[in-house]
Amino acid sequence: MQFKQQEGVTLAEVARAAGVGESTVSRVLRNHGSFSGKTKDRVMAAVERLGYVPNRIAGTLASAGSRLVAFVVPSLSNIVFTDVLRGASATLEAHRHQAVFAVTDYDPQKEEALVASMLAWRPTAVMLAGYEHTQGTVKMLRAANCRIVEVLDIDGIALDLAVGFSNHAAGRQSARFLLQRGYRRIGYVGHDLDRDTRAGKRYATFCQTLAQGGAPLRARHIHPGPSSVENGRAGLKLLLGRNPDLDAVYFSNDDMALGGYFHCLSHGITVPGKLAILGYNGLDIGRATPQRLSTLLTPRVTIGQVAAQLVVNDAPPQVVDLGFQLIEGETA
Amino acid sequence: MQFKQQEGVTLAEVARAAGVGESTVSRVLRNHGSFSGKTKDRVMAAVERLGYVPNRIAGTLASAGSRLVAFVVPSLSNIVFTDVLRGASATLEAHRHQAVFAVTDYDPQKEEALVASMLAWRPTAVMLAGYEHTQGTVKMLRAANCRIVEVLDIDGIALDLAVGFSNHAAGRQSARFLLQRGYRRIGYVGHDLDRDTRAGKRYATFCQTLAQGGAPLRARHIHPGPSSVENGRAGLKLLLGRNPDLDAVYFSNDDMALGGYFHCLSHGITVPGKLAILGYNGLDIGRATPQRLSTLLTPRVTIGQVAAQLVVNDAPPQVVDLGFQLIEGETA
DNA sequence: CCGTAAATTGGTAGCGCTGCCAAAATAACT
DNA sequence: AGTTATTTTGGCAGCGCTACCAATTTACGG
Repeated sequence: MQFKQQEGVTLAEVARAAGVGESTVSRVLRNHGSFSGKTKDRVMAAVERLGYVPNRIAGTLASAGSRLVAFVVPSLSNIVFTDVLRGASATLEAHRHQAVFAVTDYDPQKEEALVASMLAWRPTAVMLAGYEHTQGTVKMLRAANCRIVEVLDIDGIALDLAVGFSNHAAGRQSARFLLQRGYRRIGYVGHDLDRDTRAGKRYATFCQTLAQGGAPLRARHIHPGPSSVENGRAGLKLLLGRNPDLDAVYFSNDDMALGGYFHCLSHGITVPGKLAILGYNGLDIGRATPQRLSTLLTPRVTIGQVAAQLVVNDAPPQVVDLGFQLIEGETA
Repeated sequence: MQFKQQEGVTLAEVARAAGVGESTVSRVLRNHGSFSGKTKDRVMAAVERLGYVPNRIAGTLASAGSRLVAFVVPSLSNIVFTDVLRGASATLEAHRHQAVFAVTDYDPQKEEALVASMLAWRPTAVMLAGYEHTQGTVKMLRAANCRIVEVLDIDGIALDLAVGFSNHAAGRQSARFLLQRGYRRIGYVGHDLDRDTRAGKRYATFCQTLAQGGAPLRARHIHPGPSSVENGRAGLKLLLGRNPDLDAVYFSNDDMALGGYFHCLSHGITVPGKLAILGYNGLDIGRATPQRLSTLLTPRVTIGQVAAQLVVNDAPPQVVDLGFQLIEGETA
């Protein structure tokens, strides 16, 4: 006995089955307004019996908020973004909101298109990575009647809400750390900085700070393609091939840094004696490697949580700096 | 001059501004039905001028499909699920569908609740991990007028569509591989098997196959908490503490295996001479470690792609076995 | 230049639900 | 019992859009 119902039970059918008015059913289901206990039981029984599932599409159209939060992220391969999603997800679920997402591949044009199609769902809020958006994106977002949250970066002017930390400060502190430890022949291995503008910001202040400290960047290698352990390994190999005398290398993130570390392990390069390695992100894995990775821990999950919290509370526009934490591991 | 419009321009306003009927605007915007080039220009101009963004909520209510695909995944920390999302995401976007997701934390009850709230959006399809669902979940799904896709597992009876591979077969092949390489004192380090039922299936056939091969599992350690590199490292340490004579260890996945590998590197345990290590998943990082990790590569991204493809094509119910590939690395 | 086929249009009835308001039922007081 | 508060109800008009159908315009052939 496995009959499929036509298309879905409607609230009107439930009302008829329970012998009450439509608005009564609506009130009971949303637990809003007043109704007697007896009525509630009748309605719930009918709901149960018919297997009624409310239609939020209709509900949203009739009322106000969609309780939908849109995430437009550059990538799902980069743990940074999935961590933010993860942090936000729990909070949103607790407040009966739903998360919708789309992936831009670090392409601002695609971001614009995706924001447009997200806005078509009249979301409560749109979460974006960072500040670099096309004019079209900004215009649409401004015109839309929804909250805007820019996450993971606070070096710029926020449209509405911003939750993250300063990538400029991150680059600066990383440089200071290496200088303070006495490294003077410093190199950099990174991935595509034009697309990952946040990594670009870190790189910029990193270089600047080194120069101010009297030990300007000796060499760098930007590896084509996305950040990955393999690219980090290949990148360091190439860099050292050209500049064997470096005493420290800063990587665009921990994935890249781990690759570099593995290269050293494989080639008998003593870390940090012969070469120091500094990453960025504070991935868990860096705490389990033979030597704990020196890196900068970023509060990715917390950023998601705070962002979601601000949205569900409809907080006033503000910028929240969650900072980061230097982890003095054993590789630098 | 930054005035926010009240609440959003409607199609009716666009029609008025363009001096045409509402249905004409609708046709032009959806590029459906016929209209003259001149009309199209007038409409598009008005759309542009007013900054009109169609309301999909209303559109969906009036027409049929929501073009929403719901993902109900156990976790966002486990790369397995984000990879599936990633694979599906691109295909869905190309077909103008949107992805909505929710996280169950491996809790079937929570899954049921989340499926219910997802169905409220009348999605085109719901994607779930594996076959283990509550009766309530199955009942709702069956009654709902949407496609159901169970991913990452095909060891069971599919509700509708299923895309993945056999975890039983994966466990079996892993055991055969170790036996064939001559290992006889085999151990296992895993994480919570009750929650991650797919890992449980692999473990079951792994043990069974070992026993059939005359070298039953010597010892095992189930580490509390989720799978992670750190837990893998700690897990192996504990296991070896009790069973120092093992010659190979199978891990519940690559994260755990990497942890084990790092433990060996740190303690001078020769791999695979003294101890062989076999993982599962085929993470990229395993190809960049000093020794390439022996593991089973699973087609996670492809699973997402195929699943999405089946949904957008409204394919008939079927089970797609995408298999897996044994990677004979350097650790076993 | 007219009749007929084909291409364009506009009007309008819902889609399923919520918000508002008035009606009905009940409770709380003189 | 007679009123006046208070709590419960039901009816119905939209929310913004699409599907359907009828009306209008344009194209085509003789």
